[in-house]
Amino acid sequence: MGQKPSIPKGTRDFNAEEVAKRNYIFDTIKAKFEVFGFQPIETPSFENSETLMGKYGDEGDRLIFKILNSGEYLRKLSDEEFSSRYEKIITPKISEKALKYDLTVPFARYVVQHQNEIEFPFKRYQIQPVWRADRPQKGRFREFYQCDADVIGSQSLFQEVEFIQLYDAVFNALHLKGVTIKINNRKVLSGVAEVIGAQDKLIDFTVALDKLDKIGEVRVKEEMLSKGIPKAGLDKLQPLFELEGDFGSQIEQLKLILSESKEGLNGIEELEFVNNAITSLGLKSAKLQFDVTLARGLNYYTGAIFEVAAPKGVDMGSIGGGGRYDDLTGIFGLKNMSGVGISFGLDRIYLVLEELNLFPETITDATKVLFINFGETEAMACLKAVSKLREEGIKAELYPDDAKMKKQMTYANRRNIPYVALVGEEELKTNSFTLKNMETGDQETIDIQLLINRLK
RNA sequence: GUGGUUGUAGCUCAGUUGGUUAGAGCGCCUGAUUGUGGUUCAGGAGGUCGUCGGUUCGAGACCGAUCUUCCACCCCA
Repeated sequence: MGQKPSIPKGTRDFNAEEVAKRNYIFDTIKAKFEVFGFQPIETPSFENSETLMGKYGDEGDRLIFKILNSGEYLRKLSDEEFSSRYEKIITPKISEKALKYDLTVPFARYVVQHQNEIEFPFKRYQIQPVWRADRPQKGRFREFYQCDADVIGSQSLFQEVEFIQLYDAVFNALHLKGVTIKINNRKVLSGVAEVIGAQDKLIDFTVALDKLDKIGEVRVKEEMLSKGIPKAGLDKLQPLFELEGDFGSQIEQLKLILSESKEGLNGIEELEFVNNAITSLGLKSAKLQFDVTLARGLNYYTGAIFEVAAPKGVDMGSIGGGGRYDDLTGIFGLKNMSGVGISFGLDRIYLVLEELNLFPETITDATKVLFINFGETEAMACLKAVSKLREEGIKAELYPDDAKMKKQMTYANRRNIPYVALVGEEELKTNSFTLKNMETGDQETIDIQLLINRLK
């Protein structure tokens, strides 16, 4: 003992106020998920390693927390394996479980495993922590919550439309105005890659393109060249860097670039459909924006790609993301199941609401009245009153020790308890209570019924 | 995983070119006030200077390692 206790980096403790604020966000998201018809499921904190490994690319594999096997796991290694010092060989032998990295892949596993019990299209939501062995920085933690809603088993683009409405509904309910829902389509990106002769380098191409607003046109082109994308292709790409205007006109310009790509044009049609629907349905406070550089996201997105940016002026990475994946469950053996889903980053939304001061004032619903303890006899009388108040749904408590009054008052003060009730010798005789308003300092001596009325 | 940054009292931070007993503000505790908190006044407690090792007659300060914080890259919520 004696050493200073600590928690692993990238993790946090939450105090009562923080928990209340987090619950406020959880409850808001959950309520909207439910009115949109999603049902909750939960999956384990950890999965079999093979369920997760290889699903997020090499980078993802690196960031997955592996759980060491129990028992004498080292003895099962051959001398040859042990002396190889090669993680890819040794890790699977000594670790067969891993903490989940996101909610989507475990969801796909769930769907495949329970396919006979599920009615399709299956709409589920899931609010659970996930873990990434990442290096922490602003808005990046090693343990954080994701709030996901997905539909699987429908190819309808109305799902995309509804998810945009869902984003809008949640952020509106949180009073977070001015968020931008960015949308793009994998087919468009794929089409562009085709046109510039880089079909086989789609990922490199999109990763570079995604950095446009961060590192600028020149460096994006440099990165593309260094990844082996032909110079001639880059010249064809030029119009892409010069897209202008609103959703509709950017789409028109893109059509010209993609005129020779069937897949690209198909992506354009999807974007148009979604945009037209949203335009006619309207959004409460969010903005839908086409962003051809939006390419983040996991390798499995096949159609729409979403990302939500915090309002201008707030320096925060994306606070939500999602997209369509035509064959997510294919890797687990269930073919032809198209899914689309979105995710809310709770911890980042928290930071944004905090920065913009958007949490409601009355979020912590603490004790309403503290009974001062004057000794055993008085305390018993107080507990009777406390019980009655509690039956009326009033949050009431008795100070457990007959400590000095100053100490008890200070305690009430520190905890922001708005009322203090005093029952001493005098009150005992007359069966009454002295109720003090801690804010104004006013106090009055009243009976139990009046006490209830005052505190209700 | 790469590069940088940070760590001194419960909190926010001073601490000179390396030199006696490491400071401040706020907070905390006690009393002024034995049935009244938040104001005021008086007094008090509290630090192995992140940790381990090194240089030096001497280290909070210099060097190394490690942990932690924050930031950038990578990637992402």
